[in-house]
This record gives sequence, structure tokens and C-alpha cells, in this order.
Amino acid sequence: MTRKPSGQRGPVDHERRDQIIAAAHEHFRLYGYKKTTVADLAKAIGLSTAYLYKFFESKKAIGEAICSLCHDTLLSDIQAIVKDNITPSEKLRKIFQSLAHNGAELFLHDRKMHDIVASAIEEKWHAAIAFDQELSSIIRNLLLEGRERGEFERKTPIDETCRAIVLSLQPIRHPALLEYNLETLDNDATMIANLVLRSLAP
Amino acid sequence: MTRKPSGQRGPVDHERRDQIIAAAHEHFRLYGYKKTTVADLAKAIGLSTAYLYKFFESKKAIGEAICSLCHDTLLSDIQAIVKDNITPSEKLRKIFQSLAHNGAELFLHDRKMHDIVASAIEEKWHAAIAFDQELSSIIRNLLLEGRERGEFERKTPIDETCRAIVLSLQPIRHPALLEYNLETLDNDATMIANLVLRSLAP
DNA sequence: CGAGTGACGAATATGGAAACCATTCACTCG
DNA sequence: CGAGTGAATGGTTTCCATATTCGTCACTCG
Repeated sequence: MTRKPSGQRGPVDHERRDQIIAAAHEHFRLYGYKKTTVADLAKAIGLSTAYLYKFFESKKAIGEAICSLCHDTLLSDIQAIVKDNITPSEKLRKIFQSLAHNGAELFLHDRKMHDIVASAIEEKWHAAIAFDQELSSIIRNLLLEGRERGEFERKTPIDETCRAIVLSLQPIRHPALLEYNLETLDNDATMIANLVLRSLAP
Repeated sequence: MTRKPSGQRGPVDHERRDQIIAAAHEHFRLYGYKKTTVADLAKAIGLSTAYLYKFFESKKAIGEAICSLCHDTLLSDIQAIVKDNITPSEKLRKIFQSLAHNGAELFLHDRKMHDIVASAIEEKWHAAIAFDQELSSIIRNLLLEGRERGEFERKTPIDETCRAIVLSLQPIRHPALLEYNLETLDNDATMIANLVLRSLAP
């Protein structure tokens, strides 16, 4: 949920930076990443392209910022689930559903943005790696909570469990597979969640 | 392991058909699917392109045949595991490893062939769907065997367990993810297998 | 010094003509 | 009828010149 220092430069807290991000968000969502030029963004704000480069190292860096914005939406949903007053098992189930649902939503109703997130993953942008780490850490904490409560088994090394769960999320998270499994996504999310929860039984 | 009737036509058992498949196998593996023309195949055998179309409906149909050939290799490895005299749990573990290993092998040492299999999956060719079904059916039988022996739990509907396991295989099977997880593939395969086996505990 | 820009080189995208390729059909030959 | 082909067609790729676009630098202005 915090701003990431990646490909950014110049004054961190600056009205112009926010304007650039706002303009980029709008343009990318409407016309896609490739089809909006840096000049488009500059024109929308009423500045020269050269000046944008005082705030971002590259066009891709702007893309990363927008991508992080998008990730923040996913993460805030997940963090709401984590803070909810339900069992860790239920939380895990809801996280699976949330990721599947938001992923499908993005794919169906916000394709341009989905494509940006997709290339962020394929090309291993910083934003995607950071999101993975954040997600991994959330799941890890959930596992700790569940173990403490005696709700989850404790024998398997927690790193292994954590990695395995993150992997098991890929079929409903990774753009290529999400698209591939689109029609059955909701059921699939439930089924994988069930399998994972069975594997966590003490 | 059997010939599939898909995009094929004309006499089923014919020397020419085998020659075409042999030539296609060689050319595709060496130069890739896109870069070999139907004329190349015809020339290699010493026939006209028109005649090839007596045996295959399209170039893609030839691609499917080669793809099936490739799948047969994977499947025969798996069937050897199934016939092995070990517990269903061990079989499942070995299947995970076999798929991961063969996938990586194909990717690293036979990229051109890997690419064909990859587009077969992305474009939902018949060969890919058939392989999925075959794999699914093998796993289903394994589950039945394990349940009968009292080695696996019996409460979850078998279709659900089966689907969930097939999904959990995707991170180590699907080309996009295989490439993405390449460096950690072996470990990942083990960890997912472990998770799945924990979930199957009675 | 912070805000801001015009002009420039290198990389990349674009568009349309030309070359290629997949596929079919009517056909020959034994 | 089975084996096999040449020539025609329409769709796709390739190629190359042209135009855009990214990103930097040296610079102005207050």
C-alpha cells in the first residue's frame, strides 16, 4: 500500500508527480500502455515531455507506478479480509476468491489495465515482484496465525507451505492461466482453496 | 498413446502418412513450426504439396500430429510410473516430478518443440485438450486406487479432488508458468506434490 | 536553485508493395 | 480407382523507407 521507489526520481512529494500519475492512469486505462505516448501525458497536463523525465526515469517507470496503483486495490481488499473477524481458514478461502474475482473483473471490464499488469508479470517488473512478496508475506502471517490457534498443522516448514500456496494460487492469478481457466474460475478458486485447506488440517 | 483422428484424412494406414510425420518431426524440431513450409516437407519426401493434403486437412493438423507424438512421450513416462510397484502417494509424487522434469527438458534442450506444444495449449488445439483429459483420467484412477487402499481420504467428491490436482499441476506444466518458475521448478514440483499429498491424508 | 523547455540522436513503430505460403481444383497417368 | 501433380487464389509475412517516439542535454527564466 506504500509508494515504491523504482524508476522514480526528482522530488518525491510534488504536485506534478501526482498529475502525471493521474494522467497516466486515465490514458493507460483508456488507450492502453503502448498507444499512449509520453507526449500525450505531457500534453494532457500542459508540460513538455522533458519535464516528465524529472520525475520518472522512463515511460516504463510510469507504467510501474500505475501497476502499483492497481496492485494496491487488490491488496486493500485482501487486507480487509485479513482484518476481518473470521478464522484463518475462512480468510484464506476469501483471499482465493478475492484474487480470482478481481482478476476476472480486471480482465473482463478493464482489459487495457489487465494487459499492463500482465506484461508487468511476464517481464518481471519491480511492481509485480513487490506484489508477489507482499502477498507471500500476508499468507505467511495467516499461516502463523492459524498455527498458533491450532487450526493449521505445524510440521511442515512454514516457508515450504507458504511457497506451495503461492504456487497453487497461480492458476487463478497468472494472466495466461486466468484467461485459460476463465469460465471455470470461480469454481476453480473454491476447489483449490479447499485442497489447500485440507492440506493444512492439523 | 493412440493415434487421434483430428484434421486427418485419406487412408489412415499409409506409408506416405508416416513419411510426412517423420519429415515434419525432423523439420519442426530443427527449424520450428512457423519456419518450415508445407513445401519443405513435400520436398523432403519428394512429393508435391498438393499430395500432402490428401492426408492432412491443414498444416496445423500436421502440427497436431507432431504434438501428439510429443505428448505420447510424456504419457509413456507417466504410465510407467503408474504401473510401478509403489504406493499411490509415491506415484503421484513421481508424476509431479516427471512432468516438471520433462517440461524443463523440452524447454531447455528442444525449444522449437516446446514452442509448438506451448501454442497447442494457448490455442487449445485438440492435441492439448486430449492430453489434459488423459492426464486427468490417470490422476483420477490413481485417486481411486489410493482411496481403495485407505491411503487417501474419501470425503471430498473425486471430481473436485481431481480437478484441484490438475490445477495445482499447472504452475509446473503450463509453458508460461514453467518458464516463469524455471529456476525453482524442481523444488516447486516437490513442494506442490507435498501439499497435495497432505491434502489427501485420510 | 527549482521550474520548465526546444532541439536533437537513437531506437522503434508504421504502412504499403512485393514476395511467399497454405490450400484447392481440375487434371493426368497407369 | 489410387497415386500424384501444375497452376491458380487469396491470405499472410517480409521488407524497407518513412515517420514517431523515447530519452537526454544544454539551456532559459524568475
